[in-house]
Amino acid sequence: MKATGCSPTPDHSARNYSAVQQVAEYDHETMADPLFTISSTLRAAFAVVTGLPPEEIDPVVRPSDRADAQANGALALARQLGKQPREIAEAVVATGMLAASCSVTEVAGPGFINLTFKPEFLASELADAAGDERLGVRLAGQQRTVVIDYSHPNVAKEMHVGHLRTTIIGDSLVRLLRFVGHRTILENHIGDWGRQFGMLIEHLLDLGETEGAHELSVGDLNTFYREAARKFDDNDEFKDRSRRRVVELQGGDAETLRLWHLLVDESMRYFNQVYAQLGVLLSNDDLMGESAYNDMLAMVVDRLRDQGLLQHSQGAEVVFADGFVNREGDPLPLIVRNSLGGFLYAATDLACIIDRVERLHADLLVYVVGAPQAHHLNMVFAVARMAGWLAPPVEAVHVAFGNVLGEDRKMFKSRTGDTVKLSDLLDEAVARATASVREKNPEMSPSEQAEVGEMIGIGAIKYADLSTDRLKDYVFDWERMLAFDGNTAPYLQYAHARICSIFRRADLERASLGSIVPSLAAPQERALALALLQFDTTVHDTLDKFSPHRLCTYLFELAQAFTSFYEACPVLKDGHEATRESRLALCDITARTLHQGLFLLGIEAPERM
RNA sequence: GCCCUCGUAGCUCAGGGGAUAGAGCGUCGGCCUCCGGAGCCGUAGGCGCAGGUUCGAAUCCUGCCGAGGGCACCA
Repeated sequence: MKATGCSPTPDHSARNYSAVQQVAEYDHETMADPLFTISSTLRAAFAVVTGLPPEEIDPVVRPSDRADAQANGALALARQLGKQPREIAEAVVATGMLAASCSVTEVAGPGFINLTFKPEFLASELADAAGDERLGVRLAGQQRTVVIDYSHPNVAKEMHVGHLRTTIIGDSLVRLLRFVGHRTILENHIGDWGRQFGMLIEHLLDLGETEGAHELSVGDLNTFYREAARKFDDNDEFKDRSRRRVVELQGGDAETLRLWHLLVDESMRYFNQVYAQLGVLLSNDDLMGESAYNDMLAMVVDRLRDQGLLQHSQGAEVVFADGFVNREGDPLPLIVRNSLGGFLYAATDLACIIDRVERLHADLLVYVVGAPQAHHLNMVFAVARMAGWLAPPVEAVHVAFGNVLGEDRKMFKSRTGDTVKLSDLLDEAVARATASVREKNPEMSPSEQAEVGEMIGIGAIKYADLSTDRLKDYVFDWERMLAFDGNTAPYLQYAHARICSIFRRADLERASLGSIVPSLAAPQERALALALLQFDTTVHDTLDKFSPHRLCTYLFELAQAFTSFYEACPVLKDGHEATRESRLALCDITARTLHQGLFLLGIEAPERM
């Protein structure tokens, strides 16, 4: 069949273009990245020269300005062996073991080995990656069961920019984890329990169930919550009713539970609309709200008591963990149950750990939670370790993130000082993007303009958030995130769309390109090939640090390498028939890498824009 | 007061032991016989301060300065 643009070729089983969501069933051995390949060659060469066991040697291979790569291992080994670094480096080169893959191997400076790869070697590695559904990305060495805890909006409360960060960082991490072969369990720990539900239920009754439910389901959550809180503060009769209602809720009163369910369901209906607009993987199947752990809380306390960890302090039931002190420098306890007998969120968080480890058999717990929670989570983890619930090989990781700031570098707020509704933010992004699509493509049908505008607008918001180190605060700036130049989603999407445009013009079997070994004569072809081959390492680096911005940086550099190539290397023009197939093959794998990379960030790649 | 995070170009950000610290935006200057110019090529401009470890520090350690956050019954 003829390829049309970037459309998937679903009947071609070897190379389905659509993004890979789950791992292939076969075991995968390709190691496309030449830096990875050369590392093992160098390790062996260093072993020959030094007589050390290969596993004790780090050849310290890095990308280089002066060559394709540089190996700095000689400098570190020189001291330990009492030799000159240059001497070792020269001996490594003299083994001849690098000759198969490198055209130039020179020792420079104090003992760096500069490496230039043979074009044939790069081309062959690239052809391997191109022929692979996973684009040469290795599976994780060890498959883990990972629980990712993220998003967690509060029932009957508006979602805002803070939820945006946890939701899309979590979503990207899920996609990355799955791609390298881990088993993922998504958990949306929604705030669906607590004292505030007394007033929320009473307010629902005051409004009338139908009217109240409507207000929630259409997303007028701010009004609902604010009105309930206002009455609670101003109206003693309402306050009394609310308090009685909390008791009934906790006591399991059927009618109260029905009303509570109504609040949860209507809120989720709204949240699911936001998730759908965002294009994230979360669904109702992933709901594990606070209330889900209610039945475990007494057990948590019992188990802590049985292990002798539970102490009474100022009327509360607490656990003291080493290393935590309060303002006065006295030991700071983790309060599991307050002096009135109520369970606190520490109890729920501990129940979560038990549930995830003992019921779900997770061996990695990922918490995508704001940085201010670091102290609390560290205490919870510490107590869980004391209790033996969190023991190797099980690990817990706090994937922390900073705040979203406005242009004034203060917490992102609307002009009136309110928190900005997430859905309003998404609507505005889509509206802005659609407007520019309409401007650039007047001939495009309105429905396609809307479709593309949504991909660009949502992609821009996500990319702006994901592309900066998650730990830092970042400044929300419409102009910058929606710009079509610079490190933005539209720039990456544009690079992808341009390649799709080439394939619309080219009359060929797209799938056949996978078996072509490209020639890498022009410097831009070489640079593009080198960039493409780093996808594998990048994906694994990104996951090692749980930092999607590493993948963003990579994709931006790849897109830049492509546009430079595209500028300098004619693909379909007359007079370039000899390089046509080779360059089309480069275009093909670039498009697939961009598409897959964006998919791993949760961003769609339109075929025209 | 103690603890955590962060200070890199005018602005927004990468780089987290290796050579001359990279991008983007903005500035300034080139490239339209152009497969999508929403582009490409070039230009100038910087590691908060002070010590220390190291053959080598933006990166690791200590202190200071500055910003943000946390520090007992909300989550």
